[in-house]
Amino acid sequence: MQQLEQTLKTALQAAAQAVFNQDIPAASLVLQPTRKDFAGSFTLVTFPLTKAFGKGPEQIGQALGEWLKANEPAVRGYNVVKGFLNLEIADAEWLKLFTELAQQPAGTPVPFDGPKKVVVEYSSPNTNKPLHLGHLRNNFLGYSVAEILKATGATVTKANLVNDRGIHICKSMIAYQRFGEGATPESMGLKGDHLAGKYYVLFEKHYREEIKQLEAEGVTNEVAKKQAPLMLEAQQMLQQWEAGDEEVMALWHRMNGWVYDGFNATYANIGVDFDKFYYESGTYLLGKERVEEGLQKGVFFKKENGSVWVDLQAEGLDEKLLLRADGTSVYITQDLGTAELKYQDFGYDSSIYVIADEQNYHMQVLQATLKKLGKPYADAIHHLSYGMVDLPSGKMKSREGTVVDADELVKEVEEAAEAATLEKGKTEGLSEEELADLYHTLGLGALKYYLLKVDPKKRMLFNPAESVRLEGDTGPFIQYSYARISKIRRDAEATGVAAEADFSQLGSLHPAEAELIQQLAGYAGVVAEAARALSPAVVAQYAYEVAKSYNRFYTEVPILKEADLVKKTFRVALSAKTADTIKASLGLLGIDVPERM
RNA sequence: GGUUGCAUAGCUCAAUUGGAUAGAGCAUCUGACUACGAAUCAGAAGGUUUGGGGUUCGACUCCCUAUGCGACCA
Repeated sequence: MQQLEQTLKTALQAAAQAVFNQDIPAASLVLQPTRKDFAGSFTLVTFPLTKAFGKGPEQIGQALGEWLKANEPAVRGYNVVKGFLNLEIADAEWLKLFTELAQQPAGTPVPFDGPKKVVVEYSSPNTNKPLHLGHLRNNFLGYSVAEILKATGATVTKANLVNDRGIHICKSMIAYQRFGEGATPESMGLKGDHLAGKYYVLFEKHYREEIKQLEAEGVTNEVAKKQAPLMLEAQQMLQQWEAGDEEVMALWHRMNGWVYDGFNATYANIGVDFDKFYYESGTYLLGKERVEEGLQKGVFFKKENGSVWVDLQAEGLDEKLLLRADGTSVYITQDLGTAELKYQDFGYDSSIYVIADEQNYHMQVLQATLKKLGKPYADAIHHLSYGMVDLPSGKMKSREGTVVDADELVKEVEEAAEAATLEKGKTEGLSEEELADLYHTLGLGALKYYLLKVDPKKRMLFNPAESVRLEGDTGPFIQYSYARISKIRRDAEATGVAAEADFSQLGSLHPAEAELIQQLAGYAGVVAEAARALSPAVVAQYAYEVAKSYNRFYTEVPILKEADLVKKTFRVALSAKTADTIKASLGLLGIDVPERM
């Protein structure tokens, strides 16, 4: 594709030289795919050339088009609409392009001028409650971005920074001590993360009651929040934890162990993985060292009460607390430690943080603070800031019980996929296990595509009914195209249609064939663009467009029913390449493809 | 109060980064299975791109302004 575009650009430069005696830099040639409603495959926008050439845009288009048609074999014809020169490409050129594509093995790195060593940190859950819908967008984004960068040939480490310490964990622990009665995941028949989450909710419930009680006694809300016995206990426990109190540590290990079991089950189920786990409990001390370093360098300062701050007003930010007066750390303390640890471990040239956009300010502060410390990796930090997921009823709030649980949601989409599959009745002969796999593949395909097709930067609305849809602009729509091609491949193989052949005697191409080839050739450019923008949505859209182009091709031209053997073979090969491209694209999104559905 | 993001068809999202007549899906209406798989395809209808101003040959895109919604920082 790049090559074809390059050929056209070079030819256009030659044309400008020959017809107008003008030297034009390749960069000033605006060449783009032609819009569907017009004839042709590539379009040159001629408006920008009018000044230099001293001619009207249409005149320029006509002259350049005429020259290309006469002198450039790749150009079969042209038409000019206003300031747009539409170039029609010769069939031989498409065939050449397809032959090259078909020979390219799957997994060939996509050319991309970007980072070579990348750490993608994503998921990063708190260990006091199970994963929810918001985490799913995070996990799918992080996994996909990592896969996209890998496809450009970069070495990528997927990292998960587990937020395993802090006041919120203590809340679950306090509630368990009080109300747990020795319950375990086994005794309750509950996943460990759900069990811990249960006690977190219990804490919040009783804590609210205590506040109400205090308020009734005439204490202001603000004071009540601080003086409620449960909160005091939780804070005391946090200090005991930092002091290494044996009993507290034992409980902490026990409950976190349950939660990790639960998380690992969920990760395996949704098909995301990690190369490296970091734990806040293992990085906050290093963070404290960095704070000390900053004090010594004089870039941080201490307030009268002993708390440590950094002044970022010159950077357009505020003063920021780095260490509390009592010496306990805050979020950013451990972030300083983790950033350093990751750099020591992997020496990245890009460190991507997949974190919701509510943390935009925090991430700016982190980067500015690392710069103050003079850290070489400060500039490599990149916040992949994604929008929150809203529900039709409004924002998700765990305290109000309006969260959508990840495990339950996955189950629901699988059930929807099962219902639809049974209704279609095309899966005769599949075993129970194969069917379960299929429902999983389809359900997750629907969910992942639904969450990834939206531009990450944008806040999105989660509509439960739409997330399990299997028709139209959905994952299963694309998976269906793949499954249909799989059938063709099986039948072709059974009837002995060769996978490879010489297509030089093919004759003319059907427009749907040319369009499909152009579409397939765009894969590398799409992946590069997705890597640049860190946007799986670019890939999702592409996969959908490929599936649509194929479906059009499928209805318009016969494949296995084609009598001409060369044509038949070519169309089978074109179908196969389409299937491979779909598989690769969806693979970058973490979506599997079924051979049958 | 300060900083910042967003606003496109009834709904959910696109728009090749300043290019053509702003495109898809859902929902609505119409047509195509005795057919290589209809989870599909073909078509109809649906828009003052929140309002107003500006820059440009050309604006959903850039600038100013008003309104609405959100996030963050005291």
